[in-house]
Amino acid sequence: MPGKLLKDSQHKQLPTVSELRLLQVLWESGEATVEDVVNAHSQRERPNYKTTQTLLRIMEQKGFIAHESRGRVFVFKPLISRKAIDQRSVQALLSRNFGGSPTGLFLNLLEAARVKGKDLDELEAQIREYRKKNDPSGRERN
Amino acid sequence: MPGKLLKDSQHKQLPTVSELRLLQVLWESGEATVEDVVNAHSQRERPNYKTTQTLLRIMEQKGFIAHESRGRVFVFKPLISRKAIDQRSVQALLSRNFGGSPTGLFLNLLEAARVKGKDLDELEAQIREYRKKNDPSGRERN
DNA sequence: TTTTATGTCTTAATCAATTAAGATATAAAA
DNA sequence: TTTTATATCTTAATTGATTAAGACATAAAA
Repeated sequence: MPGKLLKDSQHKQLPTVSELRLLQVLWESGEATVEDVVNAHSQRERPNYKTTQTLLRIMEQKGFIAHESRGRVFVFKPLISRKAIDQRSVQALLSRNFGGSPTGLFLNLLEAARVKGKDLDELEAQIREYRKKNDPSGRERN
Repeated sequence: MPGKLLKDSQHKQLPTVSELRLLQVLWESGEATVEDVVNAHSQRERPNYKTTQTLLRIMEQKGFIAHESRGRVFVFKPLISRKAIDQRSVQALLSRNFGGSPTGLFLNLLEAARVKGKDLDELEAQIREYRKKNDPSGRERN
């Protein structure tokens, strides 16, 4: 069946929870073998080797990562950045729960995380920073 | 098998995407029959009656909603508020993608939603408002 | 009272996520 | 070169989400 390359991947997919756990490892180390990925976990939550192998294969099918052979082992690298995933995740939540309204999500974020004191200051600082970069026309020096 | 009430429900679960669609209807109308729920959708995305029935039953098992018989139909009501679900969702995203850091999520929110101009002003206003309510010790009149 | 339209109840097929065992291949050790 | 430890490949069981058909019950209509 030539021509059936099933490149259905890049289709806006989000990693599952277990996939995300493994992706974190790849983002931090840049590249890793199955063993590396397993050992990057604490004893308490170390995943099974075979299970990890399967998950990595699936993630490769989905286009999240790629591998190359080195000796007899596979070395895996992320193809998608943490930032890209984070933004996709935020947008998914935005449209599912808040009808796309960022302010709605924002208010819930303040309350859900019980943001206080220093963190509030930091948030305001971030807005000012962001405003400078992305919206220099706004009222800057208030 | 007495005593086996399987009240495993309230266990911090999040509604799935399709469940959330139906929950929206119940939140808006307060209560609704299967037919009401189906008809609350636009022609384009109207779900199947039987499918909706099944979903409502599952949602009841999960403790999201309850029903009472009225004549020969069931009338469903939400048991959980939109706000509670929104906050659970935000917290889930927070811990999965941002290690619990609200500022990390916040920055991605600004960028993912391309917040600009008036929305930025509104965000800042919301912070001031929130600060008054929850953290009156902070620097209020800057 | 009989018919019927419409509701609920039972069942199940399909698909993706998750987990992991067993078969097989091979680089490294003896 | 033979052995063996370990890696990948193949397969599949389990679970939950999603969708919906068919069986059965019953309020309302005729």
